[in-house]
Amino acid sequence: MKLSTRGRYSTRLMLELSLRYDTGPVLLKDISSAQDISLKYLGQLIIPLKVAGLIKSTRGSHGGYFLSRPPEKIRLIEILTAVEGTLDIAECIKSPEICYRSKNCVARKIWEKASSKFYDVFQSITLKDMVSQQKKKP
Amino acid sequence: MKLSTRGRYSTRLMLELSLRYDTGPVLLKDISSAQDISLKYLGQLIIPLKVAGLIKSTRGSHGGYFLSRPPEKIRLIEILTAVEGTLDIAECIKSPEICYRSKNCVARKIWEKASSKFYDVFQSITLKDMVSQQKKKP
DNA sequence: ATTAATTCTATTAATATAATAGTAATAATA
DNA sequence: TATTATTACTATTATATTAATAGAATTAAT
Repeated sequence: MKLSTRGRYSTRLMLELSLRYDTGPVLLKDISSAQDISLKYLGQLIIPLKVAGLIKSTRGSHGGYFLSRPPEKIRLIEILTAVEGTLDIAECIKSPEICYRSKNCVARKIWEKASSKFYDVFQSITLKDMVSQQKKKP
Repeated sequence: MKLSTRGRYSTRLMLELSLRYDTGPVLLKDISSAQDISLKYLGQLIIPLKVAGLIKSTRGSHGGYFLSRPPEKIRLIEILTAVEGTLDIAECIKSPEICYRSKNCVARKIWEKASSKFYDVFQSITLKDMVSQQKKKP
């Protein structure tokens, strides 16, 4: 039950953008070297974040990426759902029709409960929280 | 961030054993048809549950499987960790050495927090709870 | 025009999951 | 002791997903 690198890298990507918030557009190249993640791979991960409206970009020379809202207005849940689609731990939660047992399935109820706890955790954390915590430690 | 079928099927397997607790050894074949899971696949899943001491078995004719403790003494967390190994959502939680960033990584702290919520949920549920819930609905 | 960046699309590599199949070992019983 | 019904073990295959690489196209500034 691992979070994929997609989710983890995207979070670090967004953290990096937060650390450099209001310093102008940030180069993907710089995020890549600061976070030690392949430039090309970042190039893919960043698309859904743009689509979700979490970041904006300008192309060409002097271009780059920047948050479309301040870090305190962006929650981790938004980042993760943008790149992962959902945080449900079982398919049947959102799509009960995939299993004929769904209607009376005790297990399903439990997967639902666990998933919702997950949402709570990620809902409760903003990028600003992450920045603050980062700045505490040198 | 899905729970694998391993985890989901094993839970249903154990639920089935709970429903038939103290009716003598249960045939894997019966679990298979009651839960609609491949007999052969169940045969694999059940091994780690035995290794973890959650169930016992007798071989040969009139053999089968049975819980080694009553359903109220078995928690979901035990089942899931038996078959999944761990519920940590990132590798670096248990093995910080795999990433040089671990020591000061803010993201890692968050994955840790989320994982621990997960443990809480699954720790709080016993097989008896599942049986009770099942019996409520016809 | 040139340069430096994002964007798009395709491909490959690696890994993990899910499932199937066949054989061996064991225990009861007729 | 032969037969039957079961678990236990081992190997293989199929499928899907994840992770990553590569290259060309587009855009904006100078």
